[in-house]
Amino acid sequence: MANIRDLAKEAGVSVATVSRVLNGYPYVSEEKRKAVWEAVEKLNYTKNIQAVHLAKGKTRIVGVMLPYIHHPYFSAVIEGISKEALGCGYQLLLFQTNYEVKRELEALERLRMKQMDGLIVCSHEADWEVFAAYREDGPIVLCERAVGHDFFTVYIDHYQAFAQALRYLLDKGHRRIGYCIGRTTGPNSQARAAAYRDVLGSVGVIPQPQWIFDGCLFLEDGKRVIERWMDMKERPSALLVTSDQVAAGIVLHAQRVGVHIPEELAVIGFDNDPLAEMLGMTTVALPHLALGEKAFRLLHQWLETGNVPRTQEELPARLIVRMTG
Amino acid sequence: MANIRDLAKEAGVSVATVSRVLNGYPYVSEEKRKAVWEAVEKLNYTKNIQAVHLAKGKTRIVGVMLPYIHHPYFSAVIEGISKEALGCGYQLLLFQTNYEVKRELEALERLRMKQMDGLIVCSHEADWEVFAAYREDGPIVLCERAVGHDFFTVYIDHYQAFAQALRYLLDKGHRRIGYCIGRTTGPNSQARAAAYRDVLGSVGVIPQPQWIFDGCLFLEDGKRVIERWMDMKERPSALLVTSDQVAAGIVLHAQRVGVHIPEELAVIGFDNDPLAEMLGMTTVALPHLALGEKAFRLLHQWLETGNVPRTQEELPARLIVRMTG
DNA sequence: GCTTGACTTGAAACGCGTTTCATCCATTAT
DNA sequence: ATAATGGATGAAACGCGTTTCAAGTCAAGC
Repeated sequence: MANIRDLAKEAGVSVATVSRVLNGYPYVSEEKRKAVWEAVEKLNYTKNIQAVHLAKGKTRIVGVMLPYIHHPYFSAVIEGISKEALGCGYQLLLFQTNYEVKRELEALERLRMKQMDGLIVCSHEADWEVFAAYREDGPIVLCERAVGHDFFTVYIDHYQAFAQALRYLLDKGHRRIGYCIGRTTGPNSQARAAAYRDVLGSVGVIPQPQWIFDGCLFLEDGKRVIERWMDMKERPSALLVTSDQVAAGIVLHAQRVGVHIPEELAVIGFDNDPLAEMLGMTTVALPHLALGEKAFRLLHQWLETGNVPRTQEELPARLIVRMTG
Repeated sequence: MANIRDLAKEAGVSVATVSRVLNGYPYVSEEKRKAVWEAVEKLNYTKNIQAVHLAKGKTRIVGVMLPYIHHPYFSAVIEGISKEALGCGYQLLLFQTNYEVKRELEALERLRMKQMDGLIVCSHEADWEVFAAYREDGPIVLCERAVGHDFFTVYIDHYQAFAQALRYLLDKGHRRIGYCIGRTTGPNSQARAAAYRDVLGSVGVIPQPQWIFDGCLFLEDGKRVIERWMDMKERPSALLVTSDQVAAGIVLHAQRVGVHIPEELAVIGFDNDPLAEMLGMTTVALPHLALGEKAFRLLHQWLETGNVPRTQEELPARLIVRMTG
């Protein structure tokens, strides 16, 4: 495969001139410009992008770290990132971690190695300290709140979102309130746990540990929740469900087994997935797409200008009352 | 940032020796090995991966071309690809095309530029000839059938899948059968259209063009379908819906507006999404995850060995009869 | 006529790890 | 004792585009 030196020889110019032509720089005579393009044609030349990356020290690639892809939450976030990246001519390199610290470290190492210009962390497992250690190696934007660390972040205010829904349930008279969550670690989960404690505590209700359903990620997990719920001696009268997929699973399975929603069990989902609307589910709308978009925009601005105005941006959530809670 | 030459100086050895140590090659004395690692430590050295890519002419990156990410079908396929890639130490570079030919060309150009070692095309818009023109530039694996082209492909036999469902409906006595599809172009869609023509033709039923619902991709599109269906003078008695999401939308909205499924309208979805099970939907199970996995494995084998045994692999679909059709 | 500035152009260095090839030493085999 | 062999090591070339710097040309300005 021809390289830029072959081109130079063919066109009878220097490599510098070839580079100028290829990159559309001024100060090249029309005839040489033409000669170069003809050589490109003749030798069927294409740039080796790796050489460009090496020479420029930039790649216009950003890494995206996330646990899974096939999940409505994360695929919405990537979609948002991707949409923006496309518009700016950036490419996305995926780092699926399955929430394994080892894999998260791999992604960070890649940042060090200059494989990409920056990294967006959609969700993580490792301690923030680990991420902080790579701060010098390239811009990192987080999609989760990192209290006590001055990372650049865009995040959904899950405390507020959770608190909002909880207060709504309290106002409706619920006192036995549980919740379903994907995992218990992670800042988002902790924020929700804090809201749960705080809000229930404020009215003197003691949270019941067995009313917290862990590992709720997908639709089918909703079925499990209903089954466990039915087995309980003391059942919660309302559930906050941190994913509409799971909430939908709950609502649909409840229907099947004859559990009345919301009379026997009120359900409030999160996300405002189209499914929530379709099922008439009360839900807290979370701006996932916007989260991805903003995360990318922040990173982009950082990359282009070297600094950014604000380091944290909080995206609001809003309760949409429909019929299940 | 230190480079390999700095390391060599620091450790008092040649760059070749440094490279040997860094890559774990034999024939380096223990003392020099130690000296190099100490220099690595001292200078806080990390490889520049771009330089490695350039020098090796390989990247261990594969590109994934797909129209959208936030869609159950595609996110399942990437998940499959990602899972396998992770195991083999490959990375994924995303090319979201929105089905724009321009973007597809960009991805192909990147392959030419050696940004990645190979490309997996999940779905496309451009003519196969366009892809064929890049055959010399790197391995391309397709996830759609490409009749008349000897690409390396793994695909779901949509003709058979569609035909299977249609015959089932015919057996149940349906004669007014329509279908909902994401888009009408593309090999998958054409295969389905052919099956539709052939199977209905075989029993002398004339397909009605207005019973083909285009642009059905997401849950909410199901609502539109029901609305249009209700407006029809002559209504189909059964619908094949090429996505369980849309089928679910149809079933759920039908429920809301009092259309009886399957009495008034039989619905057969595709994918066997968890949602289908949850809703008791008859559906044709499509192995999306396996498709992604196999596509990657094929590409991987190609990359590692330089040739592959079979160029096409057809994945079967199977009808799962539940309650909606 | 001479300076100045705009325009052209190319040699060479640079970014950085990999790999080949030649060299040199110390053993073994003959 | 000598040749052959295995091990260790470095110089230099290689992959390839970008960028800097010096130099040369030519027309406008004084």
